Amino acid sequence: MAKVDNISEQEGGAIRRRNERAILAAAERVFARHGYRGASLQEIAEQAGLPKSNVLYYMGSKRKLYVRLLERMMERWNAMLDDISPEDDPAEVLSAFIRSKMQISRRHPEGSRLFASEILGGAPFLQEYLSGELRDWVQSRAAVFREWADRGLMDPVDPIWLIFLIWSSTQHYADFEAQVLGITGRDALSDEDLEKITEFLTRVVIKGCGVRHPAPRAEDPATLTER
Amino acid sequence: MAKVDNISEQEGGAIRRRNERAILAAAERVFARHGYRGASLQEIAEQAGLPKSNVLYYMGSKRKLYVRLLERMMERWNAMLDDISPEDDPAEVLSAFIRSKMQISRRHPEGSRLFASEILGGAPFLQEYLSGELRDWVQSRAAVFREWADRGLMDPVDPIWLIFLIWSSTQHYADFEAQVLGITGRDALSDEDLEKITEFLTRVVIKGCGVRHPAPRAEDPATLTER
DNA sequence: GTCTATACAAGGATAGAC
DNA sequence: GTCTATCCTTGTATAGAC
Repeated sequence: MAKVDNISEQEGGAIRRRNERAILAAAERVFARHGYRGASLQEIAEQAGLPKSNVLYYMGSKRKLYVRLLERMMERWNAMLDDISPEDDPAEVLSAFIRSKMQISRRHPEGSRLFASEILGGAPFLQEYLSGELRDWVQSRAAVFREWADRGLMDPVDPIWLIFLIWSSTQHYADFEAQVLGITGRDALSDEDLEKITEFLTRVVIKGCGVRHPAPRAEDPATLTER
Repeated sequence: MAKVDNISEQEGGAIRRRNERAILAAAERVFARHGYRGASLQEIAEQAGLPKSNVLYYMGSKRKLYVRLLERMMERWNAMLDDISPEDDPAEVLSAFIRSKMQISRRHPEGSRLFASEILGGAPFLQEYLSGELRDWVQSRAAVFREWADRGLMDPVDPIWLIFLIWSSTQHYADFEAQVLGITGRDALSDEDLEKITEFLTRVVIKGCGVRHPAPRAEDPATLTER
């Protein structure tokens, strides 16, 4: 089983890794643009600079390739889903939440559109993820938001609708990029634009939900030294 | 040229209108779900209860059918785009704006998803509409919002980002319906849910943008009689 | 006016040459 | 390990039977 004619053998050779990366990048673009059915292996292969059958050789099938891309996007997503507790400062948490969502949209617009396309089509591949893992995540954050509201740190808004508000308003700049650019008349949004938008959304959400700073607690040394 | 064997002859017979309606309804669903390329005339025909070639017979081509659906959605859209002036009450205008957007999402979810799919794919058919007609519309509303800010009726937020915020957060319930249902664990959102969401979004936007009621003007009789 | 039959390209996937 | 040739299905579109 040992093959000595290939130096970097871990997880397939270096050429394999390079080709796989090229295929994944191209496939993300094409799937994002045309959806699962509308995307063709032909186009993916062309954009990856490989013959059509190599895509299948490396990825097995169109379906496997698509699922792999979805999973990769979910991982990026999860990497930013830090835990929060009722002890945290609501304004800081919401601000960080909005900022990280904007950064994902900025860094992975095709991934965001791929996900959007999947949901738009009724989420045939992601249904159990949505009603399982993601639902649990949302419910746990919602519980924290509710406790903040109970403690008077923010208005008693429904946390679920708040989370959807943040998701939709941030993803919009990746998913509806074509519309944003058409209406603003630009080639692309600059980093400064995105900073401005982030500040705008943060401001509206925090002010709109009546978020207040928590009173510093005497029993918390960290809070005391900071002031 | 006169044909007397058909009673309701205006714009084609009654059967024709019925078939066209069935095709348009089916096509909207299928295009919304799979995108332009991913949609097949086969599936559209099946859902319309007609043989495949009748779809082409009535609509000419896949492309024409798609364009016709987009135009129909733009018309529904335009029907709700009432004019506003700097004299209007900002809170009322924003509230009505959010409400009408939510109603379109509610009444035409497939149309909303069709539009979303078109934008997601880079808006190949709608580019000039976005950077022309729609851009002008947005700029004119933005001017009104700016004047409100200048007159101290709301915070000086960028009107363009505000419009995108309203669009994205309302459309989300049509476009990402699969996600919303998965996370909330329901079959469908009720009218009461949508009323709650509308109130929530209105509240956050108005409060978040610091919208204030305009001072009643002495020279305006209508305002005086109302108080 | 409406549907069946068919043309012809493009799709995903596999077998086998290199 | 990589690419060419090929199979079979499905797609859009049209011609012609009913």
